Amino acid sequence: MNQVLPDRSSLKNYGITKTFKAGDEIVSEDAPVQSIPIVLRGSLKVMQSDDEFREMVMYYLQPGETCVMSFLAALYNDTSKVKAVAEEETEVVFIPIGKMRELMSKDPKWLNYVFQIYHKRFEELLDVVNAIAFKKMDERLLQFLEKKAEVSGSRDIKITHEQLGQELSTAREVISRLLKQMENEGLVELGRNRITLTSRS
Amino acid sequence: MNQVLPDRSSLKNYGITKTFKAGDEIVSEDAPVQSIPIVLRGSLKVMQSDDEFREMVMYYLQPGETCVMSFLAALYNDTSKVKAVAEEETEVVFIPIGKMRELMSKDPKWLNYVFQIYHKRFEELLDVVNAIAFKKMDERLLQFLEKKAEVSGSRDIKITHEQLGQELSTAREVISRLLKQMENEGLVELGRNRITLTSRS
DNA sequence: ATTCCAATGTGATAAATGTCACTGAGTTTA
DNA sequence: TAAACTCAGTGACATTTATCACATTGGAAT
Repeated sequence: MNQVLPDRSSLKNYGITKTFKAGDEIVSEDAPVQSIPIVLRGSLKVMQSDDEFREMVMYYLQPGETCVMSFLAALYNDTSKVKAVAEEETEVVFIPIGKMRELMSKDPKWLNYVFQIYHKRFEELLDVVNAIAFKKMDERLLQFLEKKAEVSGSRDIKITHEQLGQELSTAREVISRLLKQMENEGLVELGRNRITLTSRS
Repeated sequence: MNQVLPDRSSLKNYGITKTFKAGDEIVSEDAPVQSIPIVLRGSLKVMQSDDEFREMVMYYLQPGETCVMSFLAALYNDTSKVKAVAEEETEVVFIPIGKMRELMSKDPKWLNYVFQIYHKRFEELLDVVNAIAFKKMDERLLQFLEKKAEVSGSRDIKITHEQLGQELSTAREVISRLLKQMENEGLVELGRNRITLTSRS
């Protein structure tokens, strides 16, 4: 899927490259968007938030992927409805929307790239809807940890219960209790700031 | 927004037109998709379902709009992850994906059309996530009824509590109780198979 | 090593929603 | 008109999640 991006090596020529540290906010909610971020290295999480308190992670962006929300917002001079935060040290190139239009019209590969990313994101959004609509928190938590593991490439996840609560939009205590239960079932091992998914999970 | 669709009058020449009755299923879950439905008249609701029991309405399609999920599925030879059901008597033209590709590459207006629909659908999906993640059922119910009213063009909604429960993925009793409460607050008037939104709501 | 603090563990309780059981009202059908 | 059926109203109770209060623990800082 990543290989889809046409001409990845020359990406940096099309826009400005910036490097972010874990926790940095790359795109803010309600901010107007004029250029499209494409992840070169690292990963981002894209989320929606309530009244600035609760939030909800929608999906992750990995190298070669772009934020479709930004893309559409830029295309229609709209503001971003989501925010994006770096999960780890992350390098992002921002391509101006005009350049993007040009690339898409000149090279069908770019168009295809955009459609593929759409496809992926839509499916992920559907999964999120599915999870919060139909599943209970224990299942959602496990699914979420698996996703984190996948994105970070390690089954050893560095995160606090508080943060997990934020990203799943629930209370820390709920996370703590569920994790404890999962530990008893042998699905995870717990440590301070660390959750390790066992092979059984 | 609807006017965006390029050349609406000749749409019928590009594919097969079919008419559906209220409740008919236009696109099924897990069915392979080879042609893109565009609504000519009436309206569809697009939803996701659990294990065939519970379901969840994601958004409505009105005349001139197409199902982006079908579009992406067709583009990548995938199956539909959602199902679409006619809300009322609805006329739909099915355009083969090949024809669609041709139209998009020949006429940038078509491409623009597709992107605009994407934009709209993404925002609606975000609204759904926002609602189920952050809002309580009373607020969701009211919001849902307003949407229904908007789509059908009437503040007099013909539906049973059972159906509402299905579409919001909750129990009938919950709907009944909340509606009763809303009636006491003067937000709605209730009748058998009918809910009327008052001016105050 | 002692202190301090963030992170975690856990009980008690509340709130929202889900489930069950049943009643009754309005419609349709025989 | 009388049955039969669908839809709606409602009490009682279960489950899930949220909230509050406070104890404990592991590491970092001094």
